[in-house]
Amino acid sequence: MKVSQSKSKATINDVAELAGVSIKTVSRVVNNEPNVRESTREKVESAIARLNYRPNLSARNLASQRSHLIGLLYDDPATYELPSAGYIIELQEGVLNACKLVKYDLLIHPCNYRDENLDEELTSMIEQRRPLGIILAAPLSNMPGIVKTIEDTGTPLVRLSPGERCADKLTVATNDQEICAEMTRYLASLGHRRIAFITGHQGHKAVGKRFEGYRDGLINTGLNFSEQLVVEGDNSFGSGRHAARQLLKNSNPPTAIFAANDDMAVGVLLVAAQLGLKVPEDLSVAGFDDIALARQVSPALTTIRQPLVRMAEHATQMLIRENTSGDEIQNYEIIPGKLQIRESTGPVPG
Amino acid sequence: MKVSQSKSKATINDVAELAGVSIKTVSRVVNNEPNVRESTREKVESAIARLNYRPNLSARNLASQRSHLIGLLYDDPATYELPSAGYIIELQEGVLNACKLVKYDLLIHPCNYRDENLDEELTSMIEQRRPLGIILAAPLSNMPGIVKTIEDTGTPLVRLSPGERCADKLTVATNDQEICAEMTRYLASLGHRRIAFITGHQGHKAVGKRFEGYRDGLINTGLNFSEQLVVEGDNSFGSGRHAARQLLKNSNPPTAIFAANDDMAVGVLLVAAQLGLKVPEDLSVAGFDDIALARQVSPALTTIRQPLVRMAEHATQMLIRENTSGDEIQNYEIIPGKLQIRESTGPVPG
DNA sequence: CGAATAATTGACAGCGCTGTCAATAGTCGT
DNA sequence: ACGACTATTGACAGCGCTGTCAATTATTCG
Repeated sequence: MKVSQSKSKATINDVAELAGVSIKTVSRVVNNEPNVRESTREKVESAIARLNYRPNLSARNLASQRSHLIGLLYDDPATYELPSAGYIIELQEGVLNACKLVKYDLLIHPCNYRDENLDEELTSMIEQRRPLGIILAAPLSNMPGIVKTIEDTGTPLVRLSPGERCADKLTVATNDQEICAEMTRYLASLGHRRIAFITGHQGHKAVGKRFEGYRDGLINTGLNFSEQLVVEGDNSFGSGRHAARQLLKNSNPPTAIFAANDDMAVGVLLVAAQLGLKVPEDLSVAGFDDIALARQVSPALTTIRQPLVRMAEHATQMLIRENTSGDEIQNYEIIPGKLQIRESTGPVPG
Repeated sequence: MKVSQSKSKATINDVAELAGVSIKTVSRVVNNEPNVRESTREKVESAIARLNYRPNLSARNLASQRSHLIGLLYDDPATYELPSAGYIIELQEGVLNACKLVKYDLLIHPCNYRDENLDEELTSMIEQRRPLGIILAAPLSNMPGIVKTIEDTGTPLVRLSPGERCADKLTVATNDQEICAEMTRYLASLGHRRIAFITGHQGHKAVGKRFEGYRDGLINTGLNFSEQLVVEGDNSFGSGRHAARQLLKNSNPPTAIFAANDDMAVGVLLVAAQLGLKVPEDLSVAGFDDIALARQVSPALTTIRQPLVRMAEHATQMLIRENTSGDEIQNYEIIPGKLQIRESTGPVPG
C-alpha cells in the first residue's frame, strides 16, 4: 500500500493540481483572503488535507517581503548570575502565546549590553531575519543607544516596562509605583504603623519606582516616612538578610517589612526564623515579583505579581496589529500588577 | 549628502555589480566556498562592506532547501509551576552559543506533552520551518511517542539526557548516577557514616538515577544502606523541609543529608536553622542542580552542577556536523557533571 | 435583456539566493 | 609553444510562494 504522505513534501503546485485550480487560488485559501467562492475553498481545503500540505515559510517570507517572526531582545542572563530566568521565561511565554494564534514565530536574542559590537550584532540580526517587529525588554528598553539602533533599522519596536513614558514610542508598562503604594496601604490597613522598606539595586529604574510607591502609600495613609525604616539592598537574598538584621535589631523595630523584591523578602523570612520571630504573628513580610519560591516558603510570601506574560502578549499584539490591520493603536499601555496576599502578612501584633 | 545605506537593503546583485563579478561569485565568497581567487575575494568583500550587505536568510533557505534553524523542544513550564526556568534558560544558552558560531538560529518550542494535538503541532512546526535538526530535552526525550513523531518527519534528532542509552539515536547525557556516587563518597570522606538521602519526584528518570548513585556511593565506601535514612520528596522546597524534619527528629539522626535537588536541600537548610543546628558544624547538606539560590543561601550550598549549557552546545554541534561535514560522529556523548563544594558540607561533628 | 458592476480566478513576473554545468582563464609538462 | 589539466568564473534555471493585473465569470439594475 502506498503512503501518500511520502518524503517529498507537497507544494502549492500539487495542491493546485489536485484541486483543479491555480496556485494563486490556493494561496488565497491558505491566507484566508476574501473573494474565494465557498465551493472553491472547500475543494482546495480538501486537497490540502489530502496532501497534508503545509506552506513553506521561507518561500512565503521571501515572496511577501515580510517574515513572520517576532524578535525578543533581553539582557543575557548568562553574563552574570542567572537570577532572572523566570523573568525571561515569562516574557517568552507571553510572546509565544500571542504568536501561536497568528502563526508567527519567535526569535529570541539574548544580548549583553556591555558588548562593544552589540549595535552591529543587532543590526545584522535584524537585517538578515527581518523580523516583523521587536520587543525590547527591560533593562535594555531603558538604554537609548539600543533603542536608537533598532529604530534606525526601521523595524517596529515595543519597549517593555521602561522607566519613563515616551509619547512617540510603543510601550507596555506596569504600574510598579501604584501597586507598591497599594501594598503599603494594605499593610497599613492591617494596623501596621512601622512599615519598613528594603530598596533594590540602584540604577534599576523599575525598582526605584517601587520605593516611590512605598512612600506614596505612607502618605496616603497618613503615616510618616522615616529614614530609619529604609535600608538599602541590592536585590540579592543575602542583602535581604543583612537588611532584616539591621532593621530588627532596632530598639523600636518595624512590625512589617516590605522588600523591593522576593529574593530579599525571603532573606527577611529566614532572619525572622533565626531570631525566633513568628511570621505573620510577630512580623509581616511582603515582597515583589512572585517568584516560584514565594509560594514554596513557609509561610507563603505575600507579594506583588508583575503581569509579565500579559505584558509580553500585549506587546506582541501591538506589533502584529501595526503590521496587519491599519487600525490606530494605543501606543502606551499599562497592565497593572496584582497583590498576592498570602500567609506572610497579618494584623499588627498586640 | 547622500547616505548610501538607504532603506532599501543591498542585495547580492548590488554587491556583484559593485565588485564587477557575477552574483554566483558573491555567493561563493559569502559562503566561504573554495576556488575563489584571493584578489576576487577581496574585491567582493570590500563591496560587501561598502554596501553593508547581509544575505537574506529566507532566500538562502529557499534556494538551498535547508533552513539554518535548530529547533529546541522542551516541556512547557507554563503549564505547571515554573521551577525549571533556569533549566530552560541554560538549554537555550547552550544552543545559542553553538548556533552563533555558525550563524544558525534557534527556534524554541515549549510544548505540553499532555496535549492531545501535540503530534500534529510538532509535525506542522517541523514541516513548515524545516529545521535542520531538533534537540529534545528531558523529560520529553523519554517519551517514545514524541521521539517517534519527530523521527517520522525525517528530521535529525538529538535527545538530551534521557533515562536510557539507545545505540541508534543521537544522545547527549550526563552522569547523574556516577556523580551522585561521587558526592556520597565525598561526604563519607568527611567522616560521615549516617548519610541520608531525600529522593525526588517519582517518574523523573534522571532523579531516579541520583538515588541509585547514592547507593553506589555507599557501597563504594563500605557503608550500609538503610531505609531509615531515605525519605521521599517531590522536588519541592516544602517536601525538603518535611523530609528534613522527619530525618532529624530521629533518635539517631544523620550527620549529612543529600537531597536529590537544590530546592529540597534549601528546605533542609531552613529546618536545620529552625532546629538550631549549625551547618556544617552539626549537619552537612548537599543538593543537586546548582540553582542560583544555592549560591545565595548561607551557608552556600554544596551541590552538583549539571553541565546543561555544554550538553546543549554539544547537541547542537552534533546536528550541525551531521548536516555539514559527512564526518562520522559519536552518537552517544556523556558530559560529566561536577561537584560544587561550598560551605554547607564539612567534617562530621565530634 | 444588455450594459454596468462586482466577484472570482489565473497568468506571470519576480522575491534573493544557490545548484548545476558550461565557459573561460591559468598552469604545467615536454 | 601546445595540449591536457585544473582553478576560477558566470549564465541560467529554479526554490515555493505572493503581488499585480488582466481575464473570466456572476450579479444587479434600469
